[in-house]
Amino acid sequence: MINYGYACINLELRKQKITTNRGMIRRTFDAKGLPYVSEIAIKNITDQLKIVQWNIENGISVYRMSGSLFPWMSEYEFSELPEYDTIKSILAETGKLAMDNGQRLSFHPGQFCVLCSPTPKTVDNAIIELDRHSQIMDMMGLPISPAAKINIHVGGAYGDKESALKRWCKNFKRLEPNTQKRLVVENDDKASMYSVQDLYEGVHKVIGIPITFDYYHHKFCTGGLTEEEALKLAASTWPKDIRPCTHYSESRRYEQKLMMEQICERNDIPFKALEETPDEWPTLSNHLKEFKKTKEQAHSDYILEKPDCYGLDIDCVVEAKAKEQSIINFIN
DNA sequence: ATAGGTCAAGCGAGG
DNA sequence: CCTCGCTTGACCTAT
Repeated sequence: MINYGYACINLELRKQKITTNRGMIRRTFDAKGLPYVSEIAIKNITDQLKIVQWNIENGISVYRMSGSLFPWMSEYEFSELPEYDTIKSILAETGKLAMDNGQRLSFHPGQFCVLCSPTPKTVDNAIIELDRHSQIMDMMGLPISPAAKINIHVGGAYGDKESALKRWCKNFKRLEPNTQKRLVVENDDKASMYSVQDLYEGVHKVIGIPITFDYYHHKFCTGGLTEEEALKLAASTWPKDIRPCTHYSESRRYEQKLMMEQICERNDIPFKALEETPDEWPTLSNHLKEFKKTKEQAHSDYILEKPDCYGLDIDCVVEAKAKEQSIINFIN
């Protein structure tokens, strides 16, 4: 059985200006300082509470929180914010509401969190950033386990995956204890990067943390395993009492191609003819141009299929541009 | 009010 | 060298 979820943005609520991504550029941060950060953060976490409520009301139990709740959060301690008490109380209320209603909340910090970077400063930044994410979860009273996961990628290979993995595991020890207990690692979408197999050998066996299986990434980096094998290997790394978490998305190119084919069919244009003389159909040729620019790894707006859980009980964050709209019609 | 230029951080792929 | 894609476009200024 699969519990479906989505990431960060709720399109329905965004129409009402409910969003958790408010931020500021460096210049504004320098000019206005922590009082303004505090103000923005309170707006973000207040809206996050509304999203959690919406999820409960709409039968969605898996949600990835935005990593942009607190602008520039690596630059200060939360306790320095002028409205720290208010912040703590909103977060605690959100966490309690989530826990009372069987919600699973997680984070997916940015691509800048590279624990294996050869640049010491980059590693320092990654550690602060990850610890901050964990501290937010602490303020929310979320589990100190991968039930409240903080998910990242290894982040770099540098032409030598083995030593990068060693650095990653070594630097892992520098994280705060609660961060270590929540951190999980995800397979990559490039053949040169880290497959589930790589992560199993190089991370799970060494430091014991679980692997998030990303279905779509696996297609680009199988490590010699089938989807079923990779999912089951990843699932085996989770504690027995915690549902393995997965990510699912589909190809934007496939979706674009499908759309072009449908337009072609409706207008009696052979698809081949479009490719040969696109200028005859300006609208379609724009679609074709967009299609050609799209990378293989880009995500679709919606998903057309459901992931196969091969009989396992798992949670699955659907990464589609249409967010909650992409899953709302087939939960349960 | 909206459009357009701009904006912290890392990495790898493709042009 | 540049741009894109990835966790998630949003901020700010000029018009």
